[in-house]
Amino acid sequence: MATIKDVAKKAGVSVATVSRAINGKGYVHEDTRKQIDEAIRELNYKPNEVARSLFNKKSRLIGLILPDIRNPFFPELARGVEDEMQEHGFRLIIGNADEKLEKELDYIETFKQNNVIGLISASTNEVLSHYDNLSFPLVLLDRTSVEHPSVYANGLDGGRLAAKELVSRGCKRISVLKGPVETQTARDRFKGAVDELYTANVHFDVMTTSFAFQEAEYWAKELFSKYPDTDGVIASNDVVAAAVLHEAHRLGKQIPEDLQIIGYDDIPFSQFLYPPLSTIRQPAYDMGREAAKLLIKLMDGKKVENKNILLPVQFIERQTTRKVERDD
Amino acid sequence: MATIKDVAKKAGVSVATVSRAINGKGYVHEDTRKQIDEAIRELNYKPNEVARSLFNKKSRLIGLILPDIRNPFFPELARGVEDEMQEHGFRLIIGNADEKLEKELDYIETFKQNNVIGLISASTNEVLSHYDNLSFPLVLLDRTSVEHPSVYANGLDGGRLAAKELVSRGCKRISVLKGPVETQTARDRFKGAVDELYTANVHFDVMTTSFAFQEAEYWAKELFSKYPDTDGVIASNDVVAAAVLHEAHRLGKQIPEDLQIIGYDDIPFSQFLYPPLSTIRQPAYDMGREAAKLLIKLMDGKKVENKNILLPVQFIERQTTRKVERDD
DNA sequence: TTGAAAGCGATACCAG
DNA sequence: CTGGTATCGCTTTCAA
Repeated sequence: MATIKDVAKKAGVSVATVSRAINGKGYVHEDTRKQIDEAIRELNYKPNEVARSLFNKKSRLIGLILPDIRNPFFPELARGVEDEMQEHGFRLIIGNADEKLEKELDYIETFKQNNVIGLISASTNEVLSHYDNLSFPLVLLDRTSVEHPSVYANGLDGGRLAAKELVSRGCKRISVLKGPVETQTARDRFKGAVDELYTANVHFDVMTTSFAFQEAEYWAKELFSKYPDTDGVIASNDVVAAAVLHEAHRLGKQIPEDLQIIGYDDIPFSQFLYPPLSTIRQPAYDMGREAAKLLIKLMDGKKVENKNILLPVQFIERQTTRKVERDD
Repeated sequence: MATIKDVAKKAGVSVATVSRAINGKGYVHEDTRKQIDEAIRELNYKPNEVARSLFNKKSRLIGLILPDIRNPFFPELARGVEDEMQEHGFRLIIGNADEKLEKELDYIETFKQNNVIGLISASTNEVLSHYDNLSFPLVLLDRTSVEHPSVYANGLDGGRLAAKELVSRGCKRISVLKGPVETQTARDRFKGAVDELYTANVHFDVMTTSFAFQEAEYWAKELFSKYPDTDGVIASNDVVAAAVLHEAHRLGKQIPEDLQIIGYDDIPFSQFLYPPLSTIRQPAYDMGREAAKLLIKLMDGKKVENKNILLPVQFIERQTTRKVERDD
């Protein structure tokens, strides 16, 4: 690997001049610049990011914390973040926290130690105190908080929407599946659903489930054993919805005649389920991109008027809900 | 952030001694060590990885290149790698190459510039020449090559198995869906299927498809428009299989009576499809872990006798294939 | 057993 | 417009 010294020697100038040329700071004579460019090309010189980082106390790395990389919702978020960052010349370190605080802290430490210049976290941990004294800006993703900038989707609407669509399609005994997390958005989501159900005066039961594949099947069985008469399920996410759908088939239920199901997230797979899953869509990719944009503004020290960006959710009608509205 | 200097001052020793104490190299008096430990604790000192990295030309970072983070197979691989690396105190930088050479090169550059000490690549790019002059060890994952160490699954068996199971279940007009990539494992897979089909003297058609969600649906439609009479599909992966299954439903086909489908990979979602997807399982998580183990050995400079680790695949019988074998 | 000092590769101040 | 040099935080001789 060629160093700046090699370039300086080859170009017959000092390292200081090379540095100025590379960074476009300070004066460099046109002719000198050419010599330097030439030398750089010949040596295939690339500045050493580590040395830069040591001096500047800044890398070009961005940290991204995901709760569970196996849940397709999060890679989608990640892609949004990545695409935006890529366009600005930043690189991503993805940390999979596995919904464990310890791993999350580990990654934060790694990020600090590698001089990341910004952090986006979709952590599902209830407490956020470990984000308090960071030396770089932070954006929360898929969650919100008054203390930190954030990009999230409208959970209240989401919950409400899910409930409304089910009620308007004639469900009488609805099961609300709650995720395991206690973030504001999760609470909103739950509140939205419950509020709507109260208002509509429809009977409902609540069950708390995991979000993960490994346990989704267990919860689906549990659901039908506890509430065998349920005729409408508001799932905690699409993964759980898929498991519920699967279990419903196993039990010989007709979907959507006997049972209607609404998922949450709209991951790519949901369209391929049978019947295709009706769900509340969170604009994951856009959320990621927005979070990246916000973080970039913050890193640039720009004034940001709106630090908490709320994105809309949307009911995606497919075929786990009945086609025609009716009031029975 | 406290530096080694602060620790030295607080402990009343020189930075050299602190360094020795931290790294357990050279002599440090027991009492001095205690002082230092004490100071470290009080100051909550963490060595600056960047400075270390600059000096050593080595970080504790491992690069991981994934072709497409949205395809659930790859997060699964990533988890295997991550878990093993985590246990050894290494950290992962995940780069999503998006099946584009340019992005892949970009990440490799980032990895070099950040002094990664090892690289695992699941790249699907046909050429590998950009991996030739690396200053750190490389392990190929989910592909193989004579020049580089690798961990991969048995494609020949996989293809053969898929074909055999379909043939033995009475398929007469099989469609073989080929992935878009030209890696050895992909070729093996295809060859395995075709060989078996030839041997069994069963009619088959071949179609090349993408692996991605976005295009899977298109290919599924294409498949049935080109080969409406097909009664058995060997899909390029589970994502494509899901799309085929979906399209088959749309066309009113009975699965597995009219049409049998075998996927590839066995991603977590496949069990929730309807009917649950029969597929060839690649042990993704284990593959990731093995790759990590192999890389660690390589980084340690250990002699590795077997540089190309082949893992077995397995037919997972679910319900897109018929239950009973029959010969018609 | 310890510490002074050189150096990893780059940046930026300050003189010239 | 250019170059010498201190500096970033840490590791590692080498001498004491």
